[in-house]
Amino acid sequence: MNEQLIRVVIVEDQEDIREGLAMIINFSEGFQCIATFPDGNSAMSGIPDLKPDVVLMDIDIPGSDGIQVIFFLKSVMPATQFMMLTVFEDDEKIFQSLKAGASGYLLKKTSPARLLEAIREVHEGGSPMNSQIASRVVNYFRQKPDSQAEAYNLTRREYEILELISRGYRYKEIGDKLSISMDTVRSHIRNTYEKLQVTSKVEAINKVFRRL
Amino acid sequence: MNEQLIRVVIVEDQEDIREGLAMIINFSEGFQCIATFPDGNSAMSGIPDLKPDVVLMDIDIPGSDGIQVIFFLKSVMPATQFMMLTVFEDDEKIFQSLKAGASGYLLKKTSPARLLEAIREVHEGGSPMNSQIASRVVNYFRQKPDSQAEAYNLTRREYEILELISRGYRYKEIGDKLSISMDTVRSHIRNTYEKLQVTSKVEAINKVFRRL
DNA sequence: TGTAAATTCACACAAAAATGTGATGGTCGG
DNA sequence: CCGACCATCACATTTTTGTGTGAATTTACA
Repeated sequence: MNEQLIRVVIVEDQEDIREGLAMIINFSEGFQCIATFPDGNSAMSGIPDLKPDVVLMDIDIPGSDGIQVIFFLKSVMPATQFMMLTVFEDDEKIFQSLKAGASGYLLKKTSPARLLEAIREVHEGGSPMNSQIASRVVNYFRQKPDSQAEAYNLTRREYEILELISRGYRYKEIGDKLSISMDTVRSHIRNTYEKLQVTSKVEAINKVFRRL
Repeated sequence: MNEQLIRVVIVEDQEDIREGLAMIINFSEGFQCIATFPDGNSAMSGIPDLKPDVVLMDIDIPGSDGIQVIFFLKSVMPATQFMMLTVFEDDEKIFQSLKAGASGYLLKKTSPARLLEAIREVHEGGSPMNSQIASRVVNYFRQKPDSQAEAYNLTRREYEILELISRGYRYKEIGDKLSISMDTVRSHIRNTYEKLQVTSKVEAINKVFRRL
């Protein structure tokens, strides 16, 4: 599998960049650029028959934008991996691309060596992206300050225990983890339920943590 | 800023690894390991005063787990960056760490050179992680509500019932709602747990309906 | 300094959930 | 027609959770 040729397709409207990338790929062992497309429409009609391993996709292409093209192509050929290759660095574009089915997200300033490494990674199921972009993605997950807990007047301990509950721990396990008795855990849970006006773990979790 | 010393703290219970990491960091130009802690409690009490730039955190430490330690420390010292350094590679641990405030997520098998690079990246606001882990994170975006269920081979009915569970309903209520007996509900739940390899409602919910 | 809130614990009982071991039909594809 | 799933149901047992009642310490702060 490592020795296999990775068949790449490029979708990019700027001719110089397109040809440059194709050149880099074709001159590198283990990679082959089997086609290039200058716009979204030709890409959508031409790529499915080629069944490439990896598609490098510019976002800002004429016709329909790269994100939509990925969305379409990914549904037609789920085994093919898509990597965005773009100058955009804003959250919106990143998230939309990932949602649409892109696995990797690289900036155009990426070095040829890193590009090839990334193509290999994406082909093997990874999601190459530089750490700045990863940071945007990670931030998206970040828990906002617990206005939730505050709103319900949960104490530190109560919140801490509820948080462990929400991760799937049982009372006994929480007691051990916090070095307190199970009865104490119960006691906190009881007070928490009173404050939240609920009568089970799942309800409590949904009230404090679950945000759809 | 590049020339500044990056002050690092290590939280890791295994002495050999802890000392090894400290050594690597201290012998590298631009890095200084200013302290190490063997468990969560000492870390939570000792780290805030030190105001380190970066904290390397093992997940599986005694006392309280690394994820909670990060959650606490991040709230006390938001400017400090946290990087998980662990052997765990499962979704649960990754998401929980990121949610708690970790920026980077590296596996313990990471090379010293890459580790130092990652420390620098995390210090500069990035989120270093290898592309396999990034892939897990990226996958989150693509998960439509029921692709999860499919992945675990849950049947329609099993998924339907689990969904009601996740909304806080009890077995009896679900039975009434679906006009089947409570024993049938139990039966589906039992099969679901078997497929998901869990033993409680909360665990099952977390596996199938993870929302951060 | 007094008091309210937070944290800790104990014991008992009831309700709900988890687990073990069945069994009966229905459907669908080889 | 058979084996494989699927959905349905029953009954018993154990474990976990929820609730009632009470109380001892520590901490925060007015």
